[in-house]
Amino acid sequence: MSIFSVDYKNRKPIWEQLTDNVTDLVLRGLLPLGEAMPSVRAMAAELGINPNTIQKAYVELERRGVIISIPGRGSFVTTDISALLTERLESAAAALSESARAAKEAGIERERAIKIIEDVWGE
Amino acid sequence: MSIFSVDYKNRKPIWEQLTDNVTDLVLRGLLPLGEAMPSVRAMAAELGINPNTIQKAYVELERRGVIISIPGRGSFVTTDISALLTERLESAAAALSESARAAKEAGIERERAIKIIEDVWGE
Amino acid sequence: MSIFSVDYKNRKPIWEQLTDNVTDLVLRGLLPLGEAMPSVRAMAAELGINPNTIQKAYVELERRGVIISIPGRGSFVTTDISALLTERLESAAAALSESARAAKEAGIERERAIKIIEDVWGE
Amino acid sequence: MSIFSVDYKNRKPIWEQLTDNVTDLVLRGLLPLGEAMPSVRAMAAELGINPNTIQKAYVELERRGVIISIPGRGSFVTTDISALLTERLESAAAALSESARAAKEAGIERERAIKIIEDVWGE
DNA sequence: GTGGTCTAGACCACG
DNA sequence: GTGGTCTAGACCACT
Repeated sequence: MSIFSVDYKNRKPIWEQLTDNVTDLVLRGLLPLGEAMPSVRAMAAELGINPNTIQKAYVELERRGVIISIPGRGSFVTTDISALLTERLESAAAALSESARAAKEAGIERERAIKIIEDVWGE
Repeated sequence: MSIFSVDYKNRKPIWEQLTDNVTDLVLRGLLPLGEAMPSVRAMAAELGINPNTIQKAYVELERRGVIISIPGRGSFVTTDISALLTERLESAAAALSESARAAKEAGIERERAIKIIEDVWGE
Repeated sequence: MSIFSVDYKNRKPIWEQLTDNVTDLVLRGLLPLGEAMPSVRAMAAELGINPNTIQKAYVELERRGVIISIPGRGSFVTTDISALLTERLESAAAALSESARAAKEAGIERERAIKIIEDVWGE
Repeated sequence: MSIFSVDYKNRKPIWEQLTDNVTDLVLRGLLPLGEAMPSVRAMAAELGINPNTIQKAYVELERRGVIISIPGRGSFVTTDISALLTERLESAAAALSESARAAKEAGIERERAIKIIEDVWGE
């Protein structure tokens, strides 16, 4: 059983599932920084997916700064995730603000919103 | 200038833009309850959009309970929006809870989250 | 004869030649802002290139903010190139600074460097 | 710690990193003229790199006139670097001119370009 | 018709 | 062996 996973039945594109999956694994420290990633072909074989699809995921992962791919040598987990972490922090804050605005628009009371927040942080 | 609007350069499907637009207009009381909606063909001409796309939006609007289509008579705004309102309220609450969970996962502090909420309700 | 061009013999990837070509055309005002781009298939037929390759170029163009692609509707030149312009300005300044540093390292005199600059701006 | 260095995680081909590295060392006088270079196999062992890759770098270095390989004897640093120096000088001047042209095209003012030059020479 | 995803298989430079 | 490019052809939702 691999730590990488994709769900064929999911409507989200496979390449996107994989990029999200790998990004999450890196951010949670489950993929050691600087470590070699499985080769495109190896990952394709492991997941039973076409190499081109894996390639697309790897390109996106490199664009996000999660991995570095070097022709002829392989792909490696980035050694610096600080930018990744702050980026995720800020986008999460923006998303929270956005859904709060929608909630207010829908008629949710200030008190109920705060209660929702406290419930989540109290979990 | 129509009260209905779709943005051709927006990535959201046009039928979805229209359903959201109409739902919003109804919930905000800008479309009188029980009123007749423009016919599919009239709406298509008004917005310069393929009638099939309008048809798809109308089907979705009926499914959501925003309008009622009567064969041979036309489409009418629903006369009871209470279900619609509570539905929107609950889905907004769920969405808020969900993005709060993501924010917590991303490392946002409880205090910052509450501040975001208060900022929104204070706007 | 099309305004779009790629050179099969060039070592630069075709998709990259096309993205650079289109970016240049947009920045020089030869492609009207907001205008519809040729469809992926049309461009592929026009240039005698596989649609997947064109698709790759269009994805990159969208990432750069040069065009906007909308499924089912088509691709359109962006309506706002200000970000594009400032970005090009800054990257050109950085490149100039970089090659100046290399020139200094290679032993070029300050006076000769300034002469090179003045020659170029005097052309 | 060797004076030769390659970065396995750099995108530049390793053979090219090595040729640039050696050329630079020679031009800066850090590799005595006429001195014997490490054998291909020794260099490969020292850097932990495939001998084929080192071989490719050595061939390129000889083509550039940085080293001279004598079959059965080994490779030696060239004894005359004047051609190398002028070549580097001219190519740096050409590169500077080229990036100046690009900067002008991007809309950089003559004054800003000159300021960039002066900043670099003033460092 | 449109863009987007995916598969299958080929070729390249690099190692 | 590696990643990257390209072709050919299929299917999808949206218009």
